[in-house]
Amino acid sequence: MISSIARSGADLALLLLGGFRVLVDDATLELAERGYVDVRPVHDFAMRAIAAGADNASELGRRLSVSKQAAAKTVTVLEERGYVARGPDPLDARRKRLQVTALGFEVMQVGEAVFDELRDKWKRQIGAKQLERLESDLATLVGVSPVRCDTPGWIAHSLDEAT
Amino acid sequence: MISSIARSGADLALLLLGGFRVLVDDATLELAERGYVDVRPVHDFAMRAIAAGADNASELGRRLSVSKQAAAKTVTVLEERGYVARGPDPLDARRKRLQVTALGFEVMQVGEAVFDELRDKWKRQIGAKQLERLESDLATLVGVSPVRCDTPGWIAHSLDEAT
DNA sequence: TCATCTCGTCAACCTGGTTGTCTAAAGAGT
DNA sequence: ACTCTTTAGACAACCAGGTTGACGAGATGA
Repeated sequence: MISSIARSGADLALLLLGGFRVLVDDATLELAERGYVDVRPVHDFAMRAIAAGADNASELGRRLSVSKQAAAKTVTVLEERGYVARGPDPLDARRKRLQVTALGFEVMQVGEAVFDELRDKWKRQIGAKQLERLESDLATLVGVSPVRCDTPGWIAHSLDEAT
Repeated sequence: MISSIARSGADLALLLLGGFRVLVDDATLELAERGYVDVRPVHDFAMRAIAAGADNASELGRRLSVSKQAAAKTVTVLEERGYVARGPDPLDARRKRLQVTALGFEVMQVGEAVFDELRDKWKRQIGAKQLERLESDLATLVGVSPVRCDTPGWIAHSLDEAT
């Protein structure tokens, strides 16, 4: 009645998800340990987009492929945490110009370092060559994904179960 | 000011996520086209757990690592869709015994097939050997992940942007 | 028999997203 | 210069999926 539980196709998906989770959860944890509590990948993505030129909420929404309202919410928390600053736009009174603060850049740098360390760990486990291969394969498979860092929910919280 | 945007470590994470998304979104889309609208991986995971013996909501929650309340909610929608049936447990009046219906098994089978087709597509793209390698590498890296299919949010909806 | 555990459910709440509506400001076309 | 249309940002209502806390009903062990 249970039939074959083996599902190579779906397992592959699960593997991918698992890999992502491991990386992200570890990174979030590590970041917290280094004093950047409550920073999640989403925030990093958003800051990066802002730094890369998305200097207002609507534009940020567009780049992140979420609604401007959702982007505004993110900006709000980023501002509360002191990672971005919001000021009037001298050229357009409708806009509020966004800027990543020094603290924001700091977090981005640390986050980068943490992720790189994690990647190094993986490199040690399966070998540099193999890891590069994995990355390039994935890249061909996924294609030029438009970053798509709209990752609602669980990316954000969870890691509580850091078993 | 933008500093180096290159982030191999984080990019790796994004790649993993991207792969997962591509797979899951495609599968959900395909499933919908085959007539199974509104079925999401989460549901598949849950049904599988039920079929595998999690025959009551609390147990399902345990297996899926979510609260029994959350599991109960999932069961509710599964029941509404006709994928699982709920009846009294003759041995324990507190319990409501869960059972995957014929339709439920059908969906699981189709889902399995869809995922396998997707995997085949990938196989054609990078070669069977390479794909197997990728899977085994991922498996070592991820470790024996306890399925962990608690994937709130976006896994569920989104695919609207099936660009 | 009584204390304790477990099941299902209800209710309140959180997060992160959505749409819709609204104002104010910018821009385009006449 | 004056409209018409678009856009930014804010607010509200809502949704999905998850959480905790409480509680009654039934199971269970001392």
